[in-house]
Amino acid sequence: MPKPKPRVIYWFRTDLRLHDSPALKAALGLKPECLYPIWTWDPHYVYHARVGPNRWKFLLDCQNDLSKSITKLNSKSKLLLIREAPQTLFPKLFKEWKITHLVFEKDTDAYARERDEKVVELAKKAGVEVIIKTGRTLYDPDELVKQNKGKPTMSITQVQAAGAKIGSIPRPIPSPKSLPDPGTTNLSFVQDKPANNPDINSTQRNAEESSYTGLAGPNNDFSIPTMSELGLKEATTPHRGGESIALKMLASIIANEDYTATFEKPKTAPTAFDPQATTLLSPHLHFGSLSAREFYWRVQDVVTNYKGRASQPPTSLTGQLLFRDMYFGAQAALGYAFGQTYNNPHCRFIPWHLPSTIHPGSGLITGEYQIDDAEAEVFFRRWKEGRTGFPWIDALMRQLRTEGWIHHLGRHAVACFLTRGGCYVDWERGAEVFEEWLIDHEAACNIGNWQWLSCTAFFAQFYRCYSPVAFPLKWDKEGEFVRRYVPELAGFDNKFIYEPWRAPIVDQKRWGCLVRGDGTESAEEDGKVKMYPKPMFDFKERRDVCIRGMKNAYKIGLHGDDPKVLDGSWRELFDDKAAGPTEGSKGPPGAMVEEEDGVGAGCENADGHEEVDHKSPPNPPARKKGASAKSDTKKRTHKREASQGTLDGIVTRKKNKA
DNA sequence: TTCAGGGTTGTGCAC
DNA sequence: TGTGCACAACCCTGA
Repeated sequence: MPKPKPRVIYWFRTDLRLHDSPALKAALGLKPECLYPIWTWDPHYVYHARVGPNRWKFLLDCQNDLSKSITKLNSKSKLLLIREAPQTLFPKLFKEWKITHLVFEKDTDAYARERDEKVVELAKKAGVEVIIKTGRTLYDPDELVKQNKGKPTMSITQVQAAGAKIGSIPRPIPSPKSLPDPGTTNLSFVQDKPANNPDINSTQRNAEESSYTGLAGPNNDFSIPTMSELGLKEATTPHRGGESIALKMLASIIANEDYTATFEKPKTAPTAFDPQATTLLSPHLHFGSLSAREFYWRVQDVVTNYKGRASQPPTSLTGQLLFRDMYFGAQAALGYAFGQTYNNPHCRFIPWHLPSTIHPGSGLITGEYQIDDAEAEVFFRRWKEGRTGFPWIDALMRQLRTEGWIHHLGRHAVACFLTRGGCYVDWERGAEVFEEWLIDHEAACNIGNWQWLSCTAFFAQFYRCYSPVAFPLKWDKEGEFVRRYVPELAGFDNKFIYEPWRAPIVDQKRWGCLVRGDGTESAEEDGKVKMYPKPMFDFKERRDVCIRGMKNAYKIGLHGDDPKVLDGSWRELFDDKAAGPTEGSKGPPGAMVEEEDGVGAGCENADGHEEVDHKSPPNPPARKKGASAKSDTKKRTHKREASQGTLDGIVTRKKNKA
């Protein structure tokens, strides 16, 4: 009896493309009788990760574009959106569609690993063969770690050395010319509707989320959900997703040989907009609408043939991709611990303000944080809402919120400002905001960059501090970037554009904007004159406080896995007057602060601060000098459950203590 | 074991 | 307008 022809599911995840897909090539290599291109509507992304409307929009763009491209190759085919968690869906789907093979691209994100392990186990039980290929990064992150003596890749030289041992980066694979038909798409089984608790993304919606109404969608046609079906607020980003756009953008970059071959990241202006100074391909790399290897080799070929002097890694374009691989290698080796200080052997312990709450069972951060200091909470809110009173910082945060993208050096500026160079607030708070707002949010890179900028890992020269005045001045003396994103200040003279509080009142009036208050007052209160807040602190003063705090923490030299960090007794080593929550000699795990009313007490509706609403909620009162940090302690319902990957609420996360 | 040199992307001043 | 250096001082790598 002849062997039946394979019936294959190709499971799309972070590889929303047809070009350069080793996994798709493997699927087609099976010469299947039918190929089902599917996307499982993972409740993690819908409910449990922090995903703002702009990134949602980008994802839906990518899916729609991919689906069209599939249909172009086979009019009977398209991307089949199935509205259920992969962990419950697959066993039923395997049976219903008589599947013989499941093929997908490897994903080393902490959650993705767990999800995929579970799916592989289910496939094995169902007698389905699983094929997994690497294609998301230049190198397989696990292989990179292996060649780095089993350790996380913490520097670019380590990546280059380990990469050299692995061998050359694979050349990209062309897109397929045709695709097999899908088989019958009947779904006779019952949908397991996923739980929507916790629904972290509720703040992203202004209508009911209804994407789980039926396995194949509202019209039973496997359609890609719409923003309104998801109940999401309007997306405001001008940036669009999809493989077609990504390849066009790449082609236009490659066509400019000088730009491609001589690109040096530190020399690109963070103040440039329309057009920006860098490629803006990062969101496409995130969703896989552009292959990193395609990008690498298209650039490398230009560099090889370039007649002039080409730039080199790490500052060159290919160097940027090596940094991406470095962070993937660090994450691959450390798993969930990579995304937090607590229990992370490679992350320096600094007693930042607003520390994360640690789940006592798993040792993982819960997504909630402790307000150890009311002033720090005010700093954090004003930072997030773009009303610090420092125009450079506020312009960046407003660009981030509305457009979902800011230049890499802009990210440096705001990250340094929030952590070691201003507010002394935990880097995990900043990483959460970026996670919510960035359209190119890549867990590994976001976490790694926040650790870099806060000098807790990867980088240690904490005395190199970005000034919110001097740094932008280097790039944009006229303050055009500020005028674009902080229009209240559009009329200000160049001399005061980064320090508007120094302008004489008479000039402020003449230029149509008064510098006063904290940014919560309505602009109309003064007739036609607009208002811009006063700076929330004296930068030089805060910089000195922060550097002293950092110096002290470095001297004490704890890392996230130190027993004193794990049990809270690190306090014995820090002076009560040091920056951060340092009072007393012992406390709960990590940098958490003891709660007056015990675990679980406190503010239930704290998510109100997620809203950028200058009228509400009011800022908490500043802490009186000498008052106990305890008295200000509140538990926030600020959830970030499993934000490092795409965790599904149905599957319980492994304990991280092993 | 020690120590010089380098580390993608600081600031402020002198020349 | 650009370059070089002090500032105060971190870690890691390799000789």
